[in-house]
Amino acid sequence: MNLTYETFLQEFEQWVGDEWQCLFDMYHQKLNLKNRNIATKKFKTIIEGVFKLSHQKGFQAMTMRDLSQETEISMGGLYNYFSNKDQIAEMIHAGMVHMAEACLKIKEYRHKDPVFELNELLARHIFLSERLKKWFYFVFMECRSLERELIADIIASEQFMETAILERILDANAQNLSQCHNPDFVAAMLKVMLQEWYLKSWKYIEKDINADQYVANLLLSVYHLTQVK
Amino acid sequence: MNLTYETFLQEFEQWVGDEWQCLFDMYHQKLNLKNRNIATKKFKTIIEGVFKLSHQKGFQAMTMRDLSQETEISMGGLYNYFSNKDQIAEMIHAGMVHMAEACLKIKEYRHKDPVFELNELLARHIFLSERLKKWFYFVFMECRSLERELIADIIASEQFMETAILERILDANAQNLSQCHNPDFVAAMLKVMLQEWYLKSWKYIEKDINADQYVANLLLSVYHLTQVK
DNA sequence: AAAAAACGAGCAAATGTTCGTTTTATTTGA
DNA sequence: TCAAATAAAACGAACATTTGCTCGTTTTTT
Repeated sequence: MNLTYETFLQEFEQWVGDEWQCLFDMYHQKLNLKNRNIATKKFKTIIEGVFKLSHQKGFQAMTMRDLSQETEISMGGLYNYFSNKDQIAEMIHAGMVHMAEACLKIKEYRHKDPVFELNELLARHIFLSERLKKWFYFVFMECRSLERELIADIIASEQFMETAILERILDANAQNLSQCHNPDFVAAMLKVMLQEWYLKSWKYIEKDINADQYVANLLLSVYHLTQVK
Repeated sequence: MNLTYETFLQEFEQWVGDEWQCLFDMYHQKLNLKNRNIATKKFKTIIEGVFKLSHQKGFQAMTMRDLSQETEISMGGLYNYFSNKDQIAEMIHAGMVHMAEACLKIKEYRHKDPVFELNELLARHIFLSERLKKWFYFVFMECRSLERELIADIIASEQFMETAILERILDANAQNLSQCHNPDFVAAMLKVMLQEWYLKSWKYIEKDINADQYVANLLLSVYHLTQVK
Protein backbone atom coordinates (compact mmCIF):
# COMPACT_ATOMS: atom_id res chain seq x y z
CA MET A 1 0.00 0.00 0.00
CA ASN A 2 1.58 3.21 -1.03
CA LEU A 3 -1.31 5.23 -2.35
CA THR A 4 -0.88 8.74 -1.01
CA TYR A 5 -3.43 11.51 -0.67
CA GLU A 6 -1.65 13.47 -3.35
CA THR A 7 -1.90 10.76 -5.97
CA PHE A 8 -5.49 10.13 -4.92
CA LEU A 9 -6.30 13.77 -5.54
CA GLN A 10 -5.05 13.50 -9.10
CA GLU A 11 -7.29 10.49 -9.67
CA PHE A 12 -10.20 12.36 -8.16
CA GLU A 13 -9.62 15.37 -10.37
CA GLN A 14 -9.54 13.13 -13.40
CA TRP A 15 -12.58 11.00 -12.63
CA VAL A 16 -14.83 13.38 -10.75
CA GLY A 17 -13.55 16.87 -11.42
CA ASP A 18 -15.01 19.80 -9.57
CA GLU A 19 -17.88 19.55 -7.09
CA TRP A 20 -19.61 22.72 -8.25
CA GLN A 21 -19.49 21.80 -11.90
CA CYS A 22 -20.93 18.51 -10.83
CA LEU A 23 -23.89 20.21 -9.17
CA PHE A 24 -24.43 22.32 -12.26
CA ASP A 25 -24.49 19.27 -14.49
CA MET A 26 -26.99 17.57 -12.23
CA TYR A 27 -29.41 20.43 -11.68
CA HIS A 28 -29.08 23.15 -14.32
CA GLN A 29 -31.91 21.72 -16.39
CA LYS A 30 -34.40 21.44 -13.57
CA LEU A 31 -33.52 24.93 -12.36
CA ASN A 32 -33.33 26.66 -15.76
CA LEU A 33 -29.80 27.84 -15.28
CA LYS A 34 -28.06 28.95 -18.46
CA ASN A 35 -24.70 30.41 -17.62
CA ARG A 36 -22.37 27.71 -16.35
CA ASN A 37 -19.76 30.14 -15.13
CA ILE A 38 -22.09 32.18 -12.99
CA ALA A 39 -24.03 29.21 -11.72
CA THR A 40 -21.01 27.20 -10.55
CA LYS A 41 -19.73 30.21 -8.62
CA LYS A 42 -23.11 30.67 -7.01
CA PHE A 43 -23.36 27.00 -6.11
CA LYS A 44 -19.98 27.24 -4.45
CA THR A 45 -20.99 30.31 -2.48
CA ILE A 46 -24.34 28.93 -1.46
CA ILE A 47 -23.35 25.38 -0.54
CA GLU A 48 -20.30 26.55 1.37
CA GLY A 49 -22.58 28.95 3.22
CA VAL A 50 -24.90 26.08 4.02
CA PHE A 51 -21.95 24.03 5.29
CA LYS A 52 -20.80 26.86 7.49
CA LEU A 53 -24.18 27.71 8.97
CA SER A 54 -25.37 24.16 9.43
CA HIS A 55 -22.10 23.28 11.08
CA GLN A 56 -22.70 26.09 13.53
CA LYS A 57 -26.32 25.50 14.38
CA GLY A 58 -27.69 22.70 12.26
CA PHE A 59 -29.51 22.73 8.96
CA GLN A 60 -32.98 23.04 10.48
CA ALA A 61 -31.96 26.00 12.60
CA MET A 62 -30.41 27.79 9.64
CA THR A 63 -32.94 30.23 8.17
CA MET A 64 -33.02 31.41 4.61
CA ARG A 65 -32.34 34.90 5.93
CA ASP A 66 -29.19 33.62 7.61
CA LEU A 67 -28.12 32.07 4.35
CA SER A 68 -28.95 35.20 2.42
CA GLN A 69 -26.81 37.28 4.75
CA GLU A 70 -23.94 34.78 4.78
CA THR A 71 -23.80 34.44 0.99
CA GLU A 72 -24.72 38.07 0.28
CA ILE A 73 -27.35 36.87 -2.15
CA SER A 74 -30.93 38.07 -1.82
CA MET A 75 -33.74 35.71 -0.87
CA GLY A 76 -35.08 35.75 -4.39
CA GLY A 77 -31.62 35.24 -5.80
CA LEU A 78 -31.07 32.17 -3.70
CA TYR A 79 -34.19 30.51 -4.98
CA ASN A 80 -32.80 30.40 -8.48
CA TYR A 81 -30.39 27.70 -7.29
CA PHE A 82 -32.81 25.41 -5.50
CA SER A 83 -36.56 25.03 -5.43
CA ASN A 84 -36.98 24.86 -1.67
CA LYS A 85 -34.99 24.51 1.52
CA ASP A 86 -35.21 20.74 1.78
CA GLN A 87 -33.91 20.43 -1.74
CA ILE A 88 -30.62 21.92 -0.60
CA ALA A 89 -30.05 18.93 1.64
CA GLU A 90 -31.13 16.63 -1.16
CA MET A 91 -28.72 18.22 -3.61
CA ILE A 92 -25.81 17.88 -1.22
CA HIS A 93 -26.67 14.26 -0.62
CA ALA A 94 -27.14 13.44 -4.29
CA GLY A 95 -23.98 15.31 -5.23
CA MET A 96 -21.93 13.39 -2.72
CA VAL A 97 -23.31 10.04 -3.83
CA HIS A 98 -22.61 10.94 -7.44
CA MET A 99 -19.03 11.92 -6.74
CA ALA A 100 -18.36 8.95 -4.48
CA GLU A 101 -19.63 6.55 -7.12
CA ALA A 102 -17.63 8.19 -9.87
CA CYS A 103 -14.56 7.92 -7.71
CA LEU A 104 -14.93 4.34 -6.48
CA LYS A 105 -16.09 2.94 -9.80
CA ILE A 106 -12.47 2.75 -10.90
CA LYS A 107 -11.68 0.10 -8.38
CA GLU A 108 -14.24 -2.59 -8.91
CA TYR A 109 -11.75 -5.34 -9.68
CA ARG A 110 -10.75 -7.73 -6.94
CA HIS A 111 -7.12 -8.08 -6.14
CA LYS A 112 -5.72 -11.41 -5.11
CA ASP A 113 -4.51 -10.37 -1.69
CA PRO A 114 -7.35 -9.59 0.75
CA VAL A 115 -5.00 -7.77 3.08
CA PHE A 116 -3.92 -5.49 0.26
CA GLU A 117 -7.54 -4.99 -0.75
CA LEU A 118 -8.56 -4.08 2.77
CA ASN A 119 -5.78 -1.55 3.07
CA GLU A 120 -6.68 -0.04 -0.27
CA LEU A 121 -10.36 0.14 0.64
CA LEU A 122 -9.70 1.92 3.90
CA ALA A 123 -7.13 4.32 2.48
CA ARG A 124 -9.39 5.29 -0.41
CA HIS A 125 -12.26 5.95 1.91
CA ILE A 126 -10.17 8.20 4.13
CA PHE A 127 -8.89 10.11 1.12
CA LEU A 128 -12.32 10.49 -0.40
CA SER A 129 -13.80 11.74 2.85
CA GLU A 130 -10.84 14.07 3.23
CA ARG A 131 -11.50 15.58 -0.18
CA LEU A 132 -15.25 15.82 0.51
CA LYS A 133 -14.95 16.38 4.24
CA LYS A 134 -17.74 18.91 4.55
CA TRP A 135 -20.07 16.89 2.35
CA PHE A 136 -19.56 13.77 4.44
CA TYR A 137 -20.03 15.70 7.64
CA PHE A 138 -23.21 17.33 6.43
CA VAL A 139 -24.75 14.10 5.19
CA PHE A 140 -23.96 12.33 8.44
CA MET A 141 -25.18 15.07 10.75
CA GLU A 142 -28.17 16.27 8.78
CA CYS A 143 -29.49 13.06 7.29
CA ARG A 144 -32.67 13.48 9.33
CA SER A 145 -33.54 16.41 7.11
CA LEU A 146 -33.67 14.03 4.17
CA GLU A 147 -36.54 11.97 2.81
CA ARG A 148 -36.86 8.42 4.06
CA GLU A 149 -35.75 7.00 0.75
CA LEU A 150 -32.48 8.89 0.90
CA ILE A 151 -31.87 7.89 4.51
CA ALA A 152 -32.22 4.26 3.45
CA ASP A 153 -29.64 5.08 0.78
CA ILE A 154 -27.13 6.23 3.34
CA ILE A 155 -27.65 3.28 5.66
CA ALA A 156 -27.30 0.89 2.73
CA SER A 157 -24.03 2.39 1.59
CA GLU A 158 -22.67 2.31 5.14
CA GLN A 159 -23.67 -1.31 5.40
CA PHE A 160 -22.02 -1.99 2.06
CA MET A 161 -18.76 -0.58 3.35
CA GLU A 162 -18.88 -2.60 6.52
CA THR A 163 -19.60 -5.77 4.59
CA ALA A 164 -16.76 -5.06 2.20
CA ILE A 165 -14.38 -4.73 5.13
CA LEU A 166 -15.72 -7.87 6.76
CA GLU A 167 -15.32 -9.95 3.60
CA ARG A 168 -11.65 -9.05 3.33
CA ILE A 169 -11.03 -10.00 6.94
CA LEU A 170 -12.79 -13.32 6.47
CA ASP A 171 -10.82 -13.97 3.29
CA ALA A 172 -7.58 -13.19 5.03
CA ASN A 173 -8.52 -15.54 7.84
CA ALA A 174 -9.45 -18.25 5.36
CA GLN A 175 -6.15 -17.87 3.53
CA ASN A 176 -4.39 -18.05 6.88
CA LEU A 177 -2.99 -14.56 6.39
CA SER A 178 -4.56 -13.31 9.60
CA GLN A 179 -6.14 -14.63 12.74
CA CYS A 180 -9.02 -12.41 13.69
CA HIS A 181 -11.32 -13.89 16.31
CA ASN A 182 -14.06 -11.27 16.19
CA PRO A 183 -14.27 -10.18 12.55
CA ASP A 184 -17.76 -8.66 12.83
CA PHE A 185 -16.75 -6.44 15.67
CA VAL A 186 -13.46 -5.45 14.07
CA ALA A 187 -15.22 -4.57 10.82
CA ALA A 188 -17.65 -2.36 12.71
CA MET A 189 -14.81 -0.65 14.57
CA LEU A 190 -12.86 -0.01 11.41
CA LYS A 191 -15.90 1.66 9.90
CA VAL A 192 -16.19 3.91 12.93
CA MET A 193 -12.55 4.82 12.58
CA LEU A 194 -13.31 5.92 9.03
CA GLN A 195 -16.14 8.11 10.26
CA GLU A 196 -13.99 9.62 12.97
CA TRP A 197 -11.81 11.19 10.30
CA TYR A 198 -14.51 13.44 8.90
CA LEU A 199 -16.67 13.85 11.98
CA LYS A 200 -13.87 15.15 14.19
CA SER A 201 -11.56 16.55 11.57
CA TRP A 202 -10.87 19.68 13.64
CA LYS A 203 -9.20 17.43 16.23
CA TYR A 204 -6.71 16.13 13.72
CA ILE A 205 -6.06 19.55 12.28
CA GLU A 206 -5.24 20.66 15.81
CA LYS A 207 -2.97 17.69 16.36
CA ASP A 208 -1.34 18.31 12.98
CA ILE A 209 -2.17 14.87 11.67
CA ASN A 210 -2.87 14.69 7.96
CA ALA A 211 -4.76 12.09 5.97
CA ASP A 212 -1.65 10.08 5.11
CA GLN A 213 -0.60 9.85 8.73
CA TYR A 214 -4.11 8.88 9.79
CA VAL A 215 -4.15 6.13 7.19
CA ALA A 216 -0.79 4.85 8.41
CA ASN A 217 -2.11 4.63 11.97
CA LEU A 218 -5.32 3.06 10.76
CA LEU A 219 -3.49 0.35 8.84
CA LEU A 220 -1.30 -0.36 11.83
CA SER A 221 -4.48 -0.87 13.83
CA VAL A 222 -5.82 -3.25 11.21
CA TYR A 223 -2.59 -5.16 11.46
CA HIS A 224 -2.99 -5.56 15.20
CA LEU A 225 -6.75 -6.06 15.35
CA THR A 226 -6.74 -8.79 12.73
CA GLN A 227 -3.40 -10.23 13.80
CA VAL A 228 -1.92 -10.24 10.34
CA LYS A 229 0.96 -12.67 10.17
CA MET B 1 -12.12 -7.26 34.96
CA ASN B 2 -15.35 -8.96 35.77
CA LEU B 3 -17.71 -6.09 36.32
CA THR B 4 -20.93 -6.97 34.55
CA TYR B 5 -23.75 -4.73 33.42
CA GLU B 6 -26.02 -6.26 35.98
CA THR B 7 -23.78 -5.43 38.91
CA PHE B 8 -23.17 -1.99 37.45
CA LEU B 9 -26.92 -1.41 37.38
CA GLN B 10 -27.15 -2.10 41.08
CA GLU B 11 -24.42 0.42 41.75
CA PHE B 12 -26.16 2.93 39.54
CA GLU B 13 -29.47 2.42 41.33
CA GLN B 14 -27.75 2.96 44.64
CA TRP B 15 -25.70 6.02 43.76
CA VAL B 16 -27.85 7.77 41.22
CA GLY B 17 -31.31 6.30 41.53
CA ASP B 18 -33.98 7.22 39.05
CA GLU B 19 -33.49 9.75 36.24
CA TRP B 20 -36.92 11.35 36.62
CA GLN B 21 -36.59 11.79 40.37
CA CYS B 22 -33.24 13.33 39.59
CA LEU B 23 -34.84 15.89 37.29
CA PHE B 24 -37.45 16.67 39.91
CA ASP B 25 -34.80 17.28 42.54
CA MET B 26 -32.90 19.56 40.22
CA TYR B 27 -35.78 21.66 38.92
CA HIS B 28 -38.87 21.47 41.13
CA GLN B 29 -37.96 24.65 42.96
CA LYS B 30 -37.37 26.75 39.90
CA LEU B 31 -40.57 25.44 38.30
CA ASN B 32 -42.81 25.58 41.40
CA LEU B 33 -43.70 21.94 41.26
CA LYS B 34 -45.23 20.57 44.44
CA ASN B 35 -46.33 17.01 43.86
CA ARG B 36 -43.31 14.75 43.38
CA ASN B 37 -45.38 11.81 42.20
CA ILE B 38 -47.16 13.68 39.44
CA ALA B 39 -44.12 15.63 38.39
CA THR B 40 -41.78 12.66 37.98
CA LYS B 41 -44.36 10.89 35.85
CA LYS B 42 -44.75 13.98 33.70
CA PHE B 43 -41.01 14.39 33.36
CA LYS B 44 -40.77 10.81 32.18
CA THR B 45 -43.54 11.29 29.64
CA ILE B 46 -42.19 14.58 28.36
CA ILE B 47 -38.50 13.76 28.15
CA GLU B 48 -39.18 10.40 26.56
CA GLY B 49 -41.37 12.20 24.05
CA VAL B 50 -38.53 14.61 23.37
CA PHE B 51 -36.14 11.70 22.87
CA LYS B 52 -38.52 10.03 20.45
CA LEU B 53 -39.31 13.10 18.37
CA SER B 54 -35.81 14.49 18.28
CA HIS B 55 -34.50 11.10 17.29
CA GLN B 56 -36.91 11.15 14.38
CA LYS B 57 -36.37 14.64 13.10
CA GLY B 58 -34.03 16.50 15.41
CA PHE B 59 -34.70 18.76 18.35
CA GLN B 60 -34.94 21.95 16.31
CA ALA B 61 -37.48 20.43 13.94
CA MET B 62 -39.62 19.16 16.79
CA THR B 63 -42.39 21.66 17.53
CA MET B 64 -44.13 22.11 20.82
CA ARG B 65 -47.31 21.03 19.10
CA ASP B 66 -45.63 17.78 18.09
CA LEU B 67 -44.56 17.28 21.67
CA SER B 68 -48.02 18.13 22.96
CA GLN B 69 -49.57 15.53 20.67
CA GLU B 70 -46.95 12.89 21.43
CA THR B 71 -47.23 13.28 25.20
CA GLU B 72 -50.96 14.02 25.21
CA ILE B 73 -50.31 17.03 27.39
CA SER B 74 -51.65 20.45 26.38
CA MET B 75 -49.31 23.26 25.40
CA GLY B 76 -49.97 25.05 28.65
CA GLY B 77 -49.55 21.84 30.60
CA LEU B 78 -46.13 21.25 29.10
CA TYR B 79 -44.88 24.65 30.14
CA ASN B 80 -45.28 23.76 33.79
CA TYR B 81 -42.29 21.43 33.39
CA PHE B 82 -39.87 23.76 31.64
CA SER B 83 -39.71 27.48 31.03
CA ASN B 84 -38.91 27.40 27.32
CA LYS B 85 -37.94 25.06 24.56
CA ASP B 86 -34.20 25.53 24.84
CA GLN B 87 -34.39 24.74 28.52
CA ILE B 88 -35.50 21.23 27.67
CA ALA B 89 -32.15 20.59 26.00
CA GLU B 90 -30.42 22.23 28.93
CA MET B 91 -32.24 20.06 31.43
CA ILE B 92 -31.35 16.89 29.58
CA HIS B 93 -27.74 17.95 29.41
CA ALA B 94 -27.56 18.99 33.06
CA GLY B 95 -29.38 15.85 34.16
CA MET B 96 -26.95 13.65 32.31
CA VAL B 97 -23.92 15.43 33.69
CA HIS B 98 -25.35 15.17 37.18
CA MET B 99 -25.99 11.45 36.88
CA ALA B 100 -22.64 10.73 35.24
CA GLU B 101 -20.80 12.54 37.99
CA ALA B 102 -22.76 10.82 40.72
CA CYS B 103 -21.95 7.51 39.11
CA LEU B 104 -18.25 8.00 38.43
CA LYS B 105 -17.49 9.73 41.72
CA ILE B 106 -17.30 6.32 43.34
CA LYS B 107 -14.21 5.43 41.38
CA GLU B 108 -11.81 8.23 41.92
CA TYR B 109 -9.09 6.14 43.48
CA ARG B 110 -6.23 4.96 41.32
CA HIS B 111 -5.55 1.28 41.17
CA LYS B 112 -2.02 0.03 40.89
CA ASP B 113 -2.42 -1.73 37.57
CA PRO B 114 -2.95 0.66 34.63
CA VAL B 115 -4.24 -2.15 32.43
CA PHE B 116 -6.87 -2.99 35.01
CA GLU B 117 -7.74 0.68 35.34
CA LEU B 118 -8.12 1.11 31.62
CA ASN B 119 -10.40 -1.89 31.38
CA GLU B 120 -12.48 -0.63 34.28
CA LEU B 121 -12.72 2.84 32.78
CA LEU B 122 -13.92 1.57 29.43
CA ALA B 123 -16.35 -0.94 30.86
CA ARG B 124 -17.91 1.61 33.18
CA HIS B 125 -18.35 4.07 30.37
CA ILE B 126 -20.09 1.52 28.18
CA PHE B 127 -22.37 0.51 31.04
CA LEU B 128 -23.20 4.09 31.93
CA SER B 129 -23.98 4.97 28.34
CA GLU B 130 -26.06 1.82 28.06
CA ARG B 131 -28.12 2.82 31.07
CA LEU B 132 -28.46 6.41 29.79
CA LYS B 133 -28.40 5.55 26.09
CA LYS B 134 -30.99 8.06 24.98
CA TRP B 135 -29.49 10.82 27.10
CA PHE B 136 -26.05 10.27 25.61
CA TYR B 137 -27.45 10.11 22.10
CA PHE B 138 -29.44 13.30 22.57
CA VAL B 139 -26.54 15.25 24.03
CA PHE B 140 -24.22 14.16 21.25
CA MET B 141 -26.62 14.82 18.39
CA GLU B 142 -28.28 17.95 19.69
CA CYS B 143 -25.41 19.69 21.40
CA ARG B 144 -25.64 22.49 18.84
CA SER B 145 -28.95 23.46 20.42
CA LEU B 146 -27.11 24.19 23.65
CA GLU B 147 -25.47 27.36 24.86
CA ARG B 148 -21.79 27.79 24.12
CA GLU B 149 -20.86 27.27 27.75
CA LEU B 150 -22.51 23.88 27.81
CA ILE B 151 -20.92 22.86 24.53
CA ALA B 152 -17.53 23.65 26.04
CA ASP B 153 -18.61 21.42 28.93
CA ILE B 154 -19.20 18.49 26.63
CA ILE B 155 -15.96 18.91 24.72
CA ALA B 156 -14.05 19.18 27.99
CA SER B 157 -15.51 15.99 29.39
CA GLU B 158 -14.80 14.16 26.14
CA GLN B 159 -11.25 15.40 26.27
CA PHE B 160 -11.03 14.31 29.88
CA MET B 161 -12.04 10.79 28.92
CA GLU B 162 -9.54 10.60 26.10
CA THR B 163 -6.77 11.86 28.35
CA ALA B 164 -7.68 9.34 31.04
CA ILE B 165 -7.42 6.55 28.50
CA LEU B 166 -4.14 7.88 27.16
CA GLU B 167 -2.58 8.11 30.61
CA ARG B 168 -3.29 4.46 31.34
CA ILE B 169 -1.76 3.39 28.05
CA LEU B 170 1.34 5.45 28.74
CA ASP B 171 1.59 4.05 32.26
CA ALA B 172 1.29 0.53 30.95
CA ASN B 173 4.00 1.23 28.40
CA ALA B 174 6.21 2.74 31.09
CA GLN B 175 5.73 -0.27 33.35
CA ASN B 176 6.53 -2.48 30.38
CA LEU B 177 3.11 -4.09 30.57
CA SER B 178 2.31 -3.11 26.99
CA GLN B 179 4.03 -1.93 23.88
CA CYS B 180 1.83 0.58 22.15
CA HIS B 181 3.59 2.59 19.46
CA ASN B 182 0.83 5.10 18.73
CA PRO B 183 -0.85 5.77 22.08
CA ASP B 184 -2.49 9.04 21.03
CA PHE B 185 -4.17 7.43 18.08
CA VAL B 186 -5.22 4.36 20.03
CA ALA B 187 -6.70 6.51 22.78
CA ALA B 188 -8.71 8.45 20.21
CA MET B 189 -9.93 5.24 18.60
CA LEU B 190 -10.98 3.74 21.91
CA LYS B 191 -13.02 6.81 22.64
CA VAL B 192 -14.77 6.49 19.30
CA MET B 193 -15.53 2.88 20.09
CA LEU B 194 -17.22 4.07 23.26
CA GLN B 195 -19.34 6.51 21.29
CA GLU B 196 -20.28 3.88 18.75
CA TRP B 197 -22.12 1.99 21.45
CA TYR B 198 -24.71 4.69 22.08
CA LEU B 199 -24.75 6.33 18.66
CA LYS B 200 -25.51 3.16 16.75
CA SER B 201 -27.20 1.15 19.46
CA TRP B 202 -29.89 -0.08 17.07
CA LYS B 203 -27.18 -1.93 15.14
CA TYR B 204 -26.17 -3.93 18.18
CA ILE B 205 -29.73 -4.63 19.17
CA GLU B 206 -30.22 -6.04 15.69
CA LYS B 207 -27.07 -8.13 15.94
CA ASP B 208 -28.13 -9.30 19.42
CA ILE B 209 -25.00 -8.00 21.07
CA ASN B 210 -25.46 -6.76 24.61
CA ALA B 211 -23.32 -4.41 26.65
CA ASP B 212 -21.32 -7.20 28.28
CA GLN B 213 -20.43 -8.73 24.95
CA TYR B 214 -19.51 -5.36 23.52
CA VAL B 215 -17.21 -4.71 26.46
CA ALA B 216 -15.57 -8.11 26.00
CA ASN B 217 -14.84 -7.31 22.36
CA LEU B 218 -13.67 -3.84 23.26
CA LEU B 219 -11.22 -5.13 25.83
CA LEU B 220 -9.91 -7.69 23.38
CA SER B 221 -9.26 -4.80 21.00
CA VAL B 222 -7.42 -2.90 23.70
CA TYR B 223 -5.32 -5.96 24.26
CA HIS B 224 -4.34 -6.11 20.61
CA LEU B 225 -4.03 -2.39 19.93
CA THR B 226 -1.77 -1.79 22.90
CA GLN B 227 0.02 -5.12 22.60
CA VAL B 228 -0.44 -6.08 26.20
CA LYS B 229 2.07 -8.67 27.17
C1' DA C 1 -62.63 25.71 49.90
C1' DA C 2 -58.12 26.47 48.75
C1' DA C 3 -54.11 25.07 46.08
C1' DA C 4 -52.06 22.82 42.24
C1' DA C 5 -52.15 21.29 37.73
C1' DA C 6 -54.03 21.15 33.00
C1' DC C 7 -56.25 23.29 29.37
C1' DG C 8 -56.18 25.52 24.66
C1' DA C 9 -57.47 29.62 22.05
C1' DG C 10 -54.92 33.52 20.85
C1' DC C 11 -50.78 36.69 20.23
C1' DA C 12 -46.49 38.32 18.38
C1' DA C 13 -42.53 37.07 16.10
C1' DA C 14 -40.17 34.29 12.83
C1' DT C 15 -39.88 31.60 8.65
C1' DG C 16 -40.28 29.62 3.87
C1' DT C 17 -41.57 31.16 -0.37
C1' DT C 18 -43.33 34.11 -4.15
C1' DC C 19 -43.49 37.62 -7.67
C1' DG C 20 -43.41 42.13 -9.79
C1' DT C 21 -39.57 44.89 -10.62
C1' DT C 22 -34.77 46.21 -11.41
C1' DT C 23 -30.18 45.18 -12.75
C1' DT C 24 -26.84 42.68 -15.38
C1' DA C 25 -25.41 39.88 -19.29
C1' DT C 26 -25.90 38.33 -23.97
C1' DT C 27 -27.37 38.62 -28.60
C1' DT C 28 -28.77 41.08 -32.58
C1' DG C 29 -28.59 44.21 -36.41
C1' DA C 30 -27.03 48.16 -38.92
C1' DT D 1 -18.26 48.61 -33.49
C1' DC D 2 -21.79 49.94 -30.76
C1' DA D 3 -26.59 50.68 -29.43
C1' DA D 4 -30.95 48.53 -29.12
C1' DA D 5 -33.38 44.48 -27.82
C1' DT D 6 -33.87 40.32 -25.61
C1' DA D 7 -32.80 37.02 -22.13
C1' DA D 8 -31.01 35.79 -17.65
C1' DA D 9 -30.16 36.68 -13.03
C1' DA D 10 -30.80 39.29 -8.75
C1' DC D 11 -33.52 41.85 -5.84
C1' DG D 12 -36.41 42.39 -1.57
C1' DA D 13 -40.90 43.75 0.15
C1' DA D 14 -45.06 41.23 0.94
C1' DC D 15 -47.83 37.00 2.06
C1' DA D 16 -49.41 32.94 4.27
C1' DT D 17 -47.95 29.66 7.66
C1' DT D 18 -45.83 28.10 11.40
C1' DT D 19 -43.93 28.40 15.89
C1' DG D 20 -42.85 29.49 20.71
C1' DC D 21 -45.22 30.97 24.35
C1' DT D 22 -48.91 33.26 27.52
C1' DC D 23 -52.82 33.69 30.40
C1' DG D 24 -57.56 33.61 31.78
C1' DT D 25 -60.29 29.71 32.69
C1' DT D 26 -61.48 24.99 33.99
C1' DT D 27 -60.48 20.66 36.09
C1' DT D 28 -58.31 17.89 39.48
C1' DT D 29 -56.14 17.13 43.83
C1' DT D 30 -55.43 18.07 48.62
